[in-house]
Amino acid sequence: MDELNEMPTGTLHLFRWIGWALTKSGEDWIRERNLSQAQGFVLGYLVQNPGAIQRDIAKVSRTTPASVSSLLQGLETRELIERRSDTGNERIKNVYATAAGASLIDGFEDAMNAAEEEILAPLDESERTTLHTLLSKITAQLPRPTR
Amino acid sequence: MDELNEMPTGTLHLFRWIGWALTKSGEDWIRERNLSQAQGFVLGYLVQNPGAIQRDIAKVSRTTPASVSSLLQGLETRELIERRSDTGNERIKNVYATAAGASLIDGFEDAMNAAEEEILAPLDESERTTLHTLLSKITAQLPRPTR
DNA sequence: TCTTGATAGTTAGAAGTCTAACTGTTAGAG
DNA sequence: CTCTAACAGTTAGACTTCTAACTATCAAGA
Repeated sequence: MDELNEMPTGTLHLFRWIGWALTKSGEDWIRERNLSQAQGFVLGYLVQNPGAIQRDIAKVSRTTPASVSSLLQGLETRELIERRSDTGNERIKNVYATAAGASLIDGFEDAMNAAEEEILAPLDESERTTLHTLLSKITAQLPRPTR
Repeated sequence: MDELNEMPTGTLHLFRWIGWALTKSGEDWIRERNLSQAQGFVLGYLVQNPGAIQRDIAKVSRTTPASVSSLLQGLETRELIERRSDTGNERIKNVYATAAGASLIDGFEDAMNAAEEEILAPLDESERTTLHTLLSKITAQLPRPTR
């Protein structure tokens, strides 16, 4: 549910359209595992950044420490993550995905790659190259996604 | 919060990246009006489809009638929408955006168009044409977004 | 008429997420 | 050493959203 609705005609609309198809795949994949988008994101982040602290998680997921606290509470009771203080610093908690947590989202990347192949199917090799070049030119000017 | 995280390199990743920038604009715009994504979507849909019934709203927003019922309840207490039975059929309720509801999301399209111009800025006219052609070719094979 | 099935929508309860206010810890200045 | 401010995280309460079970209405046939 990303934006309001209209007839897709302009380039912007085409982007939204394709983006919709992409994220729908990811959404469904995550939902099947009984995770919210936010939970899936954080779990993925933790697999790639073991021991991250909650304040940083809040930053990359564009939310508040309070929300992260609640979110982790949910993941913790399901034993998908664990929190402990590695450093001597008592007020810092390092968060880790458990084996169960990591394996739950294992395969997401593969699923998304499969979705890509399906979406790009109508284009031949040279068209794909052109597309990639144009998109790179755009993203070069864009802020990097922080989440 | 649309998907997990990785280094954007493939074409798919560039799409997600651009999509991220796009939806972030829309998201922020909607959030400033104290609406959730879902609420913003439904309100927009109602402006364009006055008198829609809840079952249809559920369909286009890919959710359940129960969720729509709750969602509309929230919008109704804020007097952004209203429900009444136009037809003689008592079990069908037609939903309308109020003037306040319509004006709340008025301007969304303009805001998104402004975002488009900014995002496409790095491309010249002929590059934009090429991009548009390629994207059209892709979307021709894609299911239309139902929300 | 009366029953049955399908349809439209609501309610209850659980879980997620947000804001605001809070506790506890650390680092530095004096 | 102690006070204070900044920091990391939690809690409380409101709201949203989900699933499952429910009510109410309509249509159609026996």
